[in-house]
Amino acid sequence: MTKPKKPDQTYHHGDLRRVLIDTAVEIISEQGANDLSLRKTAKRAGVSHAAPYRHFKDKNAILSAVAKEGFEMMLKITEERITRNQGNELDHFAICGLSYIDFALTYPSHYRVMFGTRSDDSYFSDEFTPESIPVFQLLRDKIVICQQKGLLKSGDPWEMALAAWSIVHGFAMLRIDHHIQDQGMDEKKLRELQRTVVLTLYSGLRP
Amino acid sequence: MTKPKKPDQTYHHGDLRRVLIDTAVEIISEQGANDLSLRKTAKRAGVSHAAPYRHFKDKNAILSAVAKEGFEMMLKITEERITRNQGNELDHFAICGLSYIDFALTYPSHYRVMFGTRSDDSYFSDEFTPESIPVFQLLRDKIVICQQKGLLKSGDPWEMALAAWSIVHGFAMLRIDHHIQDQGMDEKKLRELQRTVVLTLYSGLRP
DNA sequence: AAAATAATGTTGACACTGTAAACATCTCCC
DNA sequence: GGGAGATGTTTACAGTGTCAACATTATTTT
Repeated sequence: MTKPKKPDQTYHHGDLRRVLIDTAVEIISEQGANDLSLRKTAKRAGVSHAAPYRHFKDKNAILSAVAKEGFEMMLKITEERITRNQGNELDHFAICGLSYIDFALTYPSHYRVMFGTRSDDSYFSDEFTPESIPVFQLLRDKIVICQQKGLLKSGDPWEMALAAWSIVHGFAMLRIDHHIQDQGMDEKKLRELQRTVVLTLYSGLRP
Repeated sequence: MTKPKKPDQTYHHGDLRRVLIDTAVEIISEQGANDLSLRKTAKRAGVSHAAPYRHFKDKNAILSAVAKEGFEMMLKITEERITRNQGNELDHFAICGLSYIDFALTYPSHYRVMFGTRSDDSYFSDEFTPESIPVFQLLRDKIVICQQKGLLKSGDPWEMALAAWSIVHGFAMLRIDHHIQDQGMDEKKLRELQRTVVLTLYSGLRP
Protein backbone atom coordinates (compact mmCIF):
# COMPACT_ATOMS: atom_id res chain seq x y z
CA MET A 1 0.00 0.00 0.00
CA THR A 2 2.02 2.92 -1.24
CA LYS A 3 0.95 5.87 0.79
CA PRO A 4 0.15 8.96 -1.32
CA LYS A 5 3.00 11.38 -1.03
CA LYS A 6 2.20 15.05 -0.91
CA PRO A 7 2.87 16.53 -4.32
CA ASP A 8 5.01 19.44 -3.21
CA GLN A 9 6.96 17.81 -0.40
CA THR A 10 9.51 15.39 -1.70
CA TYR A 11 12.33 13.94 0.27
CA HIS A 12 14.43 16.13 2.50
CA HIS A 13 13.91 19.66 1.51
CA GLY A 14 10.59 19.82 -0.23
CA ASP A 15 10.82 20.20 -3.97
CA LEU A 16 14.16 21.95 -3.92
CA ARG A 17 14.08 21.95 -7.70
CA ARG A 18 11.06 24.21 -7.73
CA VAL A 19 12.55 26.51 -5.10
CA LEU A 20 15.81 26.78 -6.99
CA ILE A 21 14.11 27.82 -10.20
CA ASP A 22 12.07 30.47 -8.40
CA THR A 23 15.12 31.72 -6.54
CA ALA A 24 17.09 31.91 -9.77
CA VAL A 25 14.37 34.00 -11.39
CA GLU A 26 14.35 36.19 -8.32
CA ILE A 27 18.08 36.80 -8.44
CA ILE A 28 18.04 37.42 -12.18
CA SER A 29 15.36 40.06 -11.77
CA GLU A 30 17.38 41.70 -9.03
CA GLN A 31 20.91 41.46 -10.33
CA GLY A 32 20.70 40.52 -13.99
CA ALA A 33 21.18 37.19 -15.69
CA ASN A 34 24.94 37.57 -15.85
CA ASP A 35 25.27 37.93 -12.13
CA LEU A 36 23.35 34.79 -11.39
CA SER A 37 25.46 32.17 -9.69
CA LEU A 38 24.55 28.72 -8.55
CA ARG A 39 26.17 29.33 -5.20
CA LYS A 40 24.14 32.45 -4.55
CA THR A 41 21.03 30.62 -5.58
CA ALA A 42 21.82 27.73 -3.28
CA LYS A 43 22.62 30.00 -0.37
CA ARG A 44 19.40 31.94 -0.70
CA ALA A 45 17.48 28.69 -0.92
CA GLY A 46 19.11 27.74 2.38
CA VAL A 47 21.05 24.84 1.04
CA SER A 48 24.67 23.92 0.51
CA HIS A 49 26.51 25.16 -2.55
CA ALA A 50 26.57 21.80 -4.30
CA ALA A 51 22.99 20.79 -3.62
CA PRO A 52 21.69 22.16 -6.94
CA TYR A 53 23.74 19.54 -8.74
CA ARG A 54 21.31 16.88 -7.53
CA HIS A 55 18.61 18.57 -9.61
CA PHE A 56 20.46 20.24 -12.46
CA LYS A 57 23.33 18.89 -14.51
CA ASP A 58 25.03 22.27 -14.59
CA LYS A 59 24.34 25.97 -14.57
CA ASN A 60 22.90 25.90 -18.05
CA ALA A 61 20.38 23.29 -17.00
CA ILE A 62 18.74 25.58 -14.49
CA LEU A 63 18.60 28.37 -17.06
CA SER A 64 17.07 25.94 -19.48
CA ALA A 65 14.40 25.14 -16.91
CA VAL A 66 13.63 28.83 -16.50
CA ALA A 67 13.34 29.18 -20.27
CA LYS A 68 11.04 26.20 -20.57
CA GLU A 69 8.78 27.59 -17.90
CA GLY A 70 8.79 30.92 -19.73
CA PHE A 71 7.67 29.38 -23.00
CA GLU A 72 4.81 27.66 -21.25
CA MET A 73 3.72 30.86 -19.57
CA MET A 74 3.90 32.78 -22.81
CA LEU A 75 1.74 30.25 -24.63
CA LYS A 76 -0.82 30.18 -21.83
CA ILE A 77 -1.11 33.97 -21.68
CA THR A 78 -1.47 34.31 -25.43
CA GLU A 79 -4.11 31.61 -25.70
CA GLU A 80 -6.09 33.05 -22.83
CA ARG A 81 -6.17 36.48 -24.41
CA ILE A 82 -7.28 35.12 -27.72
CA THR A 83 -10.04 33.09 -26.10
CA ARG A 84 -11.23 36.07 -24.11
CA ASN A 85 -11.40 38.24 -27.22
CA GLN A 86 -14.36 37.98 -29.54
CA GLY A 87 -12.84 39.88 -32.45
CA ASN A 88 -12.08 38.49 -35.87
CA GLU A 89 -9.07 36.50 -36.94
CA LEU A 90 -7.06 39.61 -37.72
CA ASP A 91 -7.53 40.76 -34.15
CA HIS A 92 -6.26 37.43 -32.94
CA PHE A 93 -3.20 37.85 -35.09
CA ALA A 94 -2.60 41.26 -33.56
CA ILE A 95 -3.07 39.83 -30.09
CA CYS A 96 -0.25 37.41 -30.71
CA GLY A 97 2.16 40.27 -31.23
CA LEU A 98 0.91 42.52 -28.48
CA SER A 99 0.77 39.83 -25.83
CA TYR A 100 4.22 38.69 -26.88
CA ILE A 101 5.63 42.08 -26.00
CA ASP A 102 3.53 42.26 -22.86
CA PHE A 103 4.91 38.95 -21.70
CA ALA A 104 8.46 40.08 -22.35
CA LEU A 105 7.98 43.28 -20.37
CA THR A 106 6.10 41.58 -17.55
CA TYR A 107 8.55 38.72 -17.12
CA PRO A 108 11.83 40.19 -18.32
CA SER A 109 13.88 37.70 -16.32
CA HIS A 110 12.26 34.78 -18.06
CA TYR A 111 12.41 36.48 -21.42
CA ARG A 112 16.07 37.32 -21.08
CA VAL A 113 16.91 33.73 -20.41
CA MET A 114 14.64 32.51 -23.20
CA PHE A 115 16.09 34.77 -25.84
CA GLY A 116 19.21 36.28 -24.38
CA THR A 117 22.61 36.04 -25.96
CA ARG A 118 23.35 32.42 -26.41
CA SER A 119 26.74 30.93 -27.06
CA ASP A 120 26.99 27.96 -29.35
CA ASP A 121 27.34 25.46 -26.55
CA SER A 122 24.70 27.16 -24.49
CA TYR A 123 21.66 25.71 -22.80
CA PHE A 124 19.36 24.11 -25.38
CA SER A 125 21.20 24.39 -28.65
CA ASP A 126 18.36 22.69 -30.51
CA GLU A 127 15.75 22.55 -27.82
CA PHE A 128 13.88 25.70 -28.72
CA THR A 129 13.69 26.41 -32.41
CA PRO A 130 10.93 28.39 -34.08
CA GLU A 131 9.41 25.14 -35.29
CA SER A 132 9.31 23.72 -31.80
CA ILE A 133 7.96 26.79 -30.02
CA PRO A 134 4.18 26.43 -29.76
CA VAL A 135 3.63 30.15 -29.61
CA PHE A 136 5.41 30.51 -32.90
CA GLN A 137 3.27 27.78 -34.43
CA LEU A 138 0.23 29.63 -33.17
CA LEU A 139 1.36 32.79 -34.90
CA ARG A 140 1.95 30.98 -38.15
CA ASP A 141 -1.46 29.34 -37.99
CA LYS A 142 -3.16 32.70 -37.46
CA ILE A 143 -1.38 34.07 -40.49
CA VAL A 144 -2.57 31.19 -42.66
CA ILE A 145 -6.15 31.66 -41.52
CA CYS A 146 -6.02 35.41 -42.17
CA GLN A 147 -4.60 34.77 -45.60
CA GLN A 148 -7.42 32.36 -46.43
CA LYS A 149 -9.95 35.00 -45.45
CA GLY A 150 -8.17 37.66 -47.43
CA LEU A 151 -7.23 39.62 -44.32
CA LEU A 152 -3.50 39.39 -44.94
CA LYS A 153 -1.56 39.48 -48.16
CA SER A 154 -0.36 36.25 -49.66
CA GLY A 155 3.17 34.99 -49.24
CA ASP A 156 5.13 32.34 -47.40
CA PRO A 157 3.46 32.28 -43.96
CA TRP A 158 6.67 31.13 -42.37
CA GLU A 159 8.54 34.14 -43.66
CA MET A 160 5.75 36.47 -42.64
CA ALA A 161 5.71 34.96 -39.17
CA LEU A 162 9.42 35.52 -38.98
CA ALA A 163 9.01 39.16 -39.94
CA ALA A 164 6.37 39.57 -37.25
CA TRP A 165 8.53 37.79 -34.76
CA SER A 166 11.52 39.94 -35.60
CA ILE A 167 9.76 43.17 -34.86
CA VAL A 168 8.17 42.17 -31.58
CA HIS A 169 11.35 40.48 -30.46
CA GLY A 170 13.41 43.49 -31.46
CA PHE A 171 11.17 45.92 -29.67
CA ALA A 172 10.95 43.75 -26.58
CA MET A 173 14.69 43.30 -26.43
CA LEU A 174 15.41 46.99 -26.86
CA ARG A 175 13.00 47.81 -24.09
CA ILE A 176 14.18 45.13 -21.71
CA ASP A 177 17.84 45.93 -22.19
CA HIS A 178 17.18 49.62 -21.69
CA HIS A 179 18.39 50.59 -25.12
CA ILE A 180 15.18 52.51 -25.40
CA GLN A 181 15.72 54.86 -22.55
CA ASP A 182 12.83 55.70 -20.31
CA GLN A 183 14.09 59.25 -20.19
CA GLY A 184 11.30 61.65 -20.97
CA MET A 185 8.87 58.88 -21.75
CA ASP A 186 6.16 58.00 -19.31
CA GLU A 187 4.40 54.68 -19.25
CA LYS A 188 1.55 55.93 -21.41
CA LYS A 189 3.87 57.20 -24.10
CA LEU A 190 5.72 53.92 -24.10
CA ARG A 191 2.58 51.87 -24.55
CA GLU A 192 1.55 54.12 -27.39
CA LEU A 193 4.92 53.59 -28.96
CA GLN A 194 4.47 49.86 -28.60
CA ARG A 195 1.15 50.02 -30.46
CA THR A 196 2.66 52.15 -33.21
CA VAL A 197 5.47 49.72 -33.73
CA VAL A 198 3.23 46.67 -33.91
CA LEU A 199 0.65 48.35 -36.11
CA THR A 200 3.34 49.52 -38.48
CA LEU A 201 4.34 45.95 -39.00
CA TYR A 202 0.77 44.80 -39.45
CA SER A 203 -0.04 47.37 -42.08
CA GLY A 204 2.96 46.01 -43.91
CA LEU A 205 1.34 42.59 -43.97
CA ARG A 206 -2.09 43.74 -45.18
CA PRO A 207 -3.24 42.81 -48.67
CA MET B 1 65.31 65.93 -30.46
CA THR B 2 62.35 63.74 -29.75
CA LYS B 3 62.75 60.82 -32.01
CA PRO B 4 59.59 60.11 -33.94
CA LYS B 5 57.90 57.15 -32.30
CA LYS B 6 56.37 54.61 -34.57
CA PRO B 7 52.62 55.03 -34.45
CA ASP B 8 51.89 51.46 -33.44
CA GLN B 9 54.79 50.92 -31.08
CA THR B 10 54.30 52.79 -27.85
CA TYR B 11 56.14 52.13 -24.66
CA HIS B 12 56.87 48.58 -23.63
CA HIS B 13 54.57 46.35 -25.51
CA GLY B 14 53.34 48.33 -28.48
CA ASP B 15 49.82 49.61 -28.21
CA LEU B 16 48.68 46.89 -25.91
CA ARG B 17 45.30 48.55 -25.74
CA ARG B 18 44.73 47.96 -29.42
CA VAL B 19 45.94 44.38 -29.20
CA LEU B 20 43.71 43.65 -26.23
CA ILE B 21 40.61 44.87 -28.01
CA ASP B 22 41.39 42.79 -31.08
CA THR B 23 42.16 39.76 -28.98
CA ALA B 24 38.93 40.17 -27.06
CA VAL B 25 36.95 40.29 -30.30
CA GLU B 26 38.82 37.21 -31.44
CA ILE B 27 37.97 35.27 -28.31
CA ILE B 28 34.36 36.37 -28.38
CA SER B 29 33.99 35.16 -31.94
CA GLU B 30 35.52 31.84 -30.98
CA GLN B 31 33.97 31.17 -27.60
CA GLY B 32 31.09 33.57 -27.17
CA ALA B 33 30.86 36.78 -25.22
CA ASN B 34 30.08 35.03 -21.97
CA ASP B 35 33.25 33.00 -22.06
CA LEU B 36 35.46 36.03 -22.50
CA SER B 37 37.80 36.57 -19.59
CA LEU B 38 40.37 39.24 -19.05
CA ARG B 39 42.92 36.65 -18.03
CA LYS B 40 42.49 34.67 -21.21
CA THR B 41 42.74 37.86 -23.22
CA ALA B 42 45.89 38.87 -21.41
CA LYS B 43 47.48 35.47 -21.81
CA ARG B 44 46.77 35.35 -25.53
CA ALA B 45 48.19 38.84 -25.88
CA GLY B 46 51.33 37.52 -24.21
CA VAL B 47 51.07 39.66 -21.16
CA SER B 48 50.50 39.18 -17.45
CA HIS B 49 46.95 38.79 -16.22
CA ALA B 50 46.81 42.20 -14.57
CA ALA B 51 48.30 44.17 -17.43
CA PRO B 52 44.92 45.01 -18.99
CA TYR B 53 44.10 47.06 -15.91
CA ARG B 54 46.60 49.70 -17.05
CA HIS B 55 44.37 50.30 -20.09
CA PHE B 56 40.89 49.41 -18.93
CA LYS B 57 39.24 50.19 -15.64
CA ASP B 58 37.53 46.82 -15.50
CA LYS B 59 36.13 44.09 -17.70
CA ASN B 60 33.18 46.23 -18.74
CA ALA B 61 35.54 48.91 -20.00
CA ILE B 62 37.06 46.65 -22.60
CA LEU B 63 33.61 45.55 -23.73
CA SER B 64 32.64 49.18 -23.94
CA ALA B 65 35.62 49.81 -26.18
CA VAL B 66 34.57 46.97 -28.44
CA ALA B 67 31.07 48.42 -28.61
CA LYS B 68 32.33 51.89 -29.40
CA GLU B 69 34.44 50.56 -32.21
CA GLY B 70 31.44 48.65 -33.49
CA PHE B 71 29.27 51.74 -33.63
CA GLU B 72 31.92 53.57 -35.58
CA MET B 73 32.27 50.71 -38.05
CA MET B 74 28.53 50.49 -38.50
CA LEU B 75 28.22 54.18 -39.24
CA LYS B 76 31.09 54.10 -41.68
CA ILE B 77 29.70 51.11 -43.58
CA THR B 78 26.23 52.59 -43.81
CA GLU B 79 27.44 55.97 -45.01
CA GLU B 80 29.70 54.37 -47.59
CA ARG B 81 26.89 52.35 -49.03
CA ILE B 82 24.60 55.31 -49.23
CA THR B 83 27.25 57.38 -50.95
CA ARG B 84 27.98 54.65 -53.43
CA ASN B 85 24.31 54.28 -54.31
CA GLN B 86 22.72 56.72 -56.70
CA GLY B 87 19.12 55.81 -55.96
CA ASN B 88 16.49 58.05 -54.47
CA GLU B 89 15.96 58.87 -50.82
CA LEU B 90 13.71 55.88 -50.30
CA ASP B 91 16.51 53.62 -51.44
CA HIS B 92 18.82 55.25 -48.94
CA PHE B 93 16.31 54.58 -46.25
CA ALA B 94 16.19 50.93 -47.26
CA ILE B 95 19.97 50.78 -47.30
CA CYS B 96 20.05 51.83 -43.67
CA GLY B 97 18.08 48.76 -42.69
CA LEU B 98 19.79 46.30 -44.98
CA SER B 99 23.31 47.38 -44.11
CA TYR B 100 22.39 47.33 -40.44
CA ILE B 101 21.59 43.64 -40.70
CA ASP B 102 24.62 43.03 -42.86
CA PHE B 103 26.86 44.62 -40.28
CA ALA B 104 25.34 42.52 -37.52
CA LEU B 105 25.87 39.30 -39.45
CA THR B 106 29.36 40.25 -40.61
CA TYR B 107 30.61 41.34 -37.19
CA PRO B 108 28.49 39.33 -34.78
CA SER B 109 31.03 39.63 -31.99
CA HIS B 110 30.89 43.39 -32.09
CA TYR B 111 27.14 43.41 -32.48
CA ARG B 112 26.64 41.06 -29.56
CA VAL B 113 28.61 43.35 -27.31
CA MET B 114 26.88 46.43 -28.65
CA PHE B 115 23.38 45.15 -28.14
CA GLY B 116 23.67 42.02 -26.07
CA THR B 117 21.89 41.46 -22.81
CA ARG B 118 22.90 44.24 -20.56
CA SER B 119 22.45 44.33 -16.83
CA ASP B 120 21.57 47.57 -15.14
CA ASP B 121 25.08 48.28 -13.97
CA SER B 122 26.61 47.13 -17.22
CA TYR B 123 29.12 48.82 -19.42
CA PHE B 124 27.77 52.16 -20.61
CA SER B 125 24.46 52.57 -18.88
CA ASP B 126 23.86 55.90 -20.59
CA GLU B 127 26.69 55.96 -23.05
CA PHE B 128 24.81 54.58 -26.04
CA THR B 129 21.21 55.66 -26.27
CA PRO B 130 19.27 55.94 -29.52
CA GLU B 131 19.73 59.68 -29.41
CA SER B 132 23.48 59.38 -29.11
CA ILE B 133 23.98 56.71 -31.77
CA PRO B 134 24.86 58.45 -35.03
CA VAL B 135 23.53 55.63 -37.14
CA PHE B 136 20.19 56.00 -35.47
CA GLN B 137 20.21 59.72 -36.13
CA LEU B 138 20.98 58.96 -39.74
CA LEU B 139 17.96 56.69 -39.97
CA ARG B 140 15.69 59.31 -38.45
CA ASP B 141 16.95 61.97 -40.83
CA LYS B 142 16.29 59.74 -43.83
CA ILE B 143 12.75 59.19 -42.61
CA VAL B 144 12.14 62.92 -42.30
CA ILE B 145 13.44 63.53 -45.80
CA CYS B 146 11.31 60.75 -47.24
CA GLN B 147 8.27 62.14 -45.47
CA GLN B 148 8.89 65.58 -46.93
CA LYS B 149 9.02 64.09 -50.41
CA GLY B 150 5.90 62.06 -49.80
CA LEU B 151 7.79 58.78 -50.01
CA LEU B 152 6.84 57.70 -46.52
CA LYS B 153 3.64 58.19 -44.60
CA SER B 154 3.46 60.93 -42.02
CA GLY B 155 3.90 60.31 -38.33
CA ASP B 156 6.40 60.84 -35.55
CA PRO B 157 9.72 60.09 -37.25
CA TRP B 158 11.22 59.02 -33.97
CA GLU B 159 8.57 56.38 -33.50
CA MET B 160 8.91 55.23 -37.08
CA ALA B 161 12.64 54.97 -36.70
CA LEU B 162 12.11 52.91 -33.60
CA ALA B 163 9.80 50.57 -35.48
CA ALA B 164 12.39 50.18 -38.19
CA TRP B 165 15.10 49.64 -35.66
CA SER B 166 13.05 47.04 -33.83
CA ILE B 167 12.61 44.84 -36.85
CA VAL B 168 16.18 44.91 -38.06
CA HIS B 169 17.48 44.48 -34.55
CA GLY B 170 15.08 41.63 -33.92
CA PHE B 171 15.97 39.84 -37.10
CA ALA B 172 19.68 40.34 -36.57
CA MET B 173 19.51 39.10 -33.01
CA LEU B 174 17.52 36.03 -33.91
CA ARG B 175 19.99 35.16 -36.62
CA ILE B 176 23.09 35.82 -34.56
CA ASP B 177 21.87 33.87 -31.57
CA HIS B 178 20.88 30.99 -33.78
CA HIS B 179 17.22 31.16 -32.89
CA ILE B 180 16.57 31.04 -36.58
CA GLN B 181 18.10 27.71 -37.27
CA ASP B 182 20.14 27.27 -40.38
CA GLN B 183 18.66 23.84 -40.79
CA GLY B 184 17.31 23.40 -44.28
CA MET B 185 18.07 26.97 -45.26
CA ASP B 186 20.98 27.75 -47.48
CA GLU B 187 22.64 31.11 -47.62
CA LYS B 188 20.56 32.21 -50.59
CA LYS B 189 17.30 31.39 -48.88
CA LEU B 190 18.42 33.26 -45.80
CA ARG B 191 19.25 36.40 -47.71
CA GLU B 192 15.91 36.22 -49.44
CA LEU B 193 14.26 35.94 -46.07
CA GLN B 194 16.19 38.97 -44.91
CA ARG B 195 14.88 41.00 -47.84
CA THR B 196 11.33 39.86 -47.21
CA VAL B 197 11.51 40.88 -43.60
CA VAL B 198 12.89 44.32 -44.31
CA LEU B 199 10.54 44.98 -47.21
CA THR B 200 7.57 43.95 -45.12
CA LEU B 201 8.46 46.63 -42.67
CA TYR B 202 8.99 49.23 -45.35
CA SER B 203 5.68 48.60 -47.02
CA GLY B 204 4.19 49.25 -43.58
CA LEU B 205 5.77 52.69 -43.61
CA ARG B 206 4.67 53.70 -47.10
CA PRO B 207 2.05 56.41 -47.50
C1' DA C 1 10.28 -4.87 10.99
C1' DA C 2 15.06 -4.99 9.23
C1' DA C 3 18.14 -4.58 5.58
C1' DA C 4 19.39 -2.96 1.13
C1' DT C 5 19.10 0.59 -2.17
C1' DA C 6 18.28 4.90 -4.26
C1' DA C 7 17.58 9.77 -3.74
C1' DT C 8 19.08 13.80 -1.77
C1' DG C 9 22.14 17.05 0.79
C1' DT C 10 27.03 18.38 2.72
C1' DT C 11 32.00 19.04 2.85
C1' DG C 12 36.21 19.69 0.83
C1' DA C 13 38.91 20.37 -3.09
C1' DC C 14 40.50 22.30 -7.61
C1' DA C 15 41.10 25.42 -11.36
C1' DC C 16 39.51 29.52 -12.92
C1' DT C 17 37.73 34.39 -12.58
C1' DG C 18 37.84 39.75 -11.50
C1' DT C 19 40.24 42.97 -9.08
C1' DA C 20 43.28 45.38 -5.94
C1' DA C 21 47.99 46.52 -3.78
C1' DA C 22 52.89 46.43 -3.85
C1' DC C 23 56.60 46.23 -6.58
C1' DA C 24 59.51 46.59 -10.89
C1' DT C 25 60.77 48.55 -15.22
C1' DC C 26 60.67 51.38 -19.09
C1' DT C 27 60.20 56.05 -21.63
C1' DC C 28 60.22 60.71 -21.67
C1' DC C 29 61.24 65.39 -20.46
C1' DC C 30 64.12 68.61 -17.85
C1' DG D 1 71.74 61.82 -15.91
C1' DG D 2 67.77 61.87 -12.96
C1' DG D 3 63.23 62.34 -11.55
C1' DA D 4 58.39 61.49 -12.91
C1' DG D 5 54.92 59.18 -14.87
C1' DA D 6 53.36 55.43 -17.65
C1' DT D 7 53.30 50.59 -18.22
C1' DG D 8 53.87 45.69 -16.85
C1' DT D 9 54.46 41.88 -13.06
C1' DT D 10 53.75 39.44 -8.82
C1' DT D 11 51.11 38.30 -5.12
C1' DA D 12 46.89 37.99 -2.81
C1' DC D 13 41.88 37.44 -1.89
C1' DA D 14 37.11 36.47 -2.44
C1' DG D 15 33.87 34.36 -5.53
C1' DT D 16 32.75 31.01 -9.23
C1' DG D 17 31.48 26.15 -11.57
C1' DT D 18 32.16 21.57 -10.91
C1' DC D 19 33.63 17.17 -9.15
C1' DA D 20 34.44 13.38 -5.66
C1' DA D 21 33.83 11.53 -1.14
C1' DC D 22 30.92 11.33 2.45
C1' DA D 23 26.42 11.61 5.26
C1' DT D 24 21.64 11.34 5.73
C1' DT D 25 17.04 10.34 4.60
C1' DA D 26 13.26 7.99 1.92
C1' DT D 27 11.82 4.01 -0.55
C1' DT D 28 11.89 -0.68 -1.74
C1' DT D 29 12.91 -5.43 -0.88
C1' DT D 30 13.26 -9.20 1.96
